[in-house]
Amino acid sequence: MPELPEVETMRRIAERELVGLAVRRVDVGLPKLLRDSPIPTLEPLLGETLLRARRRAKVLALDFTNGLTLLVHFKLAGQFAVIRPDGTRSVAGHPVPDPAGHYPHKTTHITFMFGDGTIAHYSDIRQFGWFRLMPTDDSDDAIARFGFGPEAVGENAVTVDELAVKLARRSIPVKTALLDQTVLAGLGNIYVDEALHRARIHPLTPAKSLSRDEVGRVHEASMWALTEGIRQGGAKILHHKAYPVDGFPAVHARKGEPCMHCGCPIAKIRVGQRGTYLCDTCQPLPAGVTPPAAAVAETDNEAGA
DNA sequence: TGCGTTGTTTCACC
DNA sequence: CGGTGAAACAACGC
Repeated sequence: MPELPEVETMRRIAERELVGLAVRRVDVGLPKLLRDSPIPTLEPLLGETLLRARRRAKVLALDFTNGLTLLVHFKLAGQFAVIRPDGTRSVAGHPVPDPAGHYPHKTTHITFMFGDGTIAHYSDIRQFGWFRLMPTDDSDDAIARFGFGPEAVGENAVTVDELAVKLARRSIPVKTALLDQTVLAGLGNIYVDEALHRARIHPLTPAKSLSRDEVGRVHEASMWALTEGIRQGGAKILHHKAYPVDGFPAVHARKGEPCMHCGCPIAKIRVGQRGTYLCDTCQPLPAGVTPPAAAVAETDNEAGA
């Protein structure tokens, strides 16, 4: 499920493969992906050249000549497949459709064709993603309206001090606080589980109860999880089952499978209405914290050890 | 078949 | 008012 690492991977692909190319043709097979777009069609992009690929949180911003910017959000299941004239590919985002399969796929909804023959297919099996075309001058405001907090990773990344201040006034579970994009932008359900496992902190721990050392561990682990995700070009999770590469992901979508650290079976609970994976041994619930009834362990019915 | 799935928005409530 | 929890929303696979 596309989070910051998948979007950053796409940004890098666009920067490397698409910047400098002119749009020769655009096919939009599912116009509702543009439902909230200030400019209602992609036709103004015809003939324009991609100047730059930016990213803020999970939003991709593509700046074109003629003062146009296209914002893209992958939501649950967006995917870009860039196919060069020689047939080689770079794919980022959701693992469906199969990156090695035939394109356009039946879930391919938007296709860009560039002047040199390079093609970029946007596919989305859930159709939750969106495209918004607007003047570049408006794009910073449009992004600002999301109210994103500091980036979780990269040049302008949040500092430990900033994170400590934000977490200190929240009584909600630390996992829920970290998913709040106004606290820290870019962590999603997969990487937050990975970060808390590495930091050895139970997701239900109230954010404000974390010690300075624990906040430091959360900070380091969040950066690590996202960096590792970017290094791998995204986490390999298919049909709610993880296929770890180099031990990552270590917990997410691995219910019942052995913890990579201690061998105990990974548990699945519900935190803030989100499926949450953790190792009860490596991430013990602090004394005095009682899990809400809604967080009880889910019964076994899938993907056992 | 209804539930789970996600990031984001909205809303009722304290 | 702000923090919180929960629901809604988009569509589809199992």
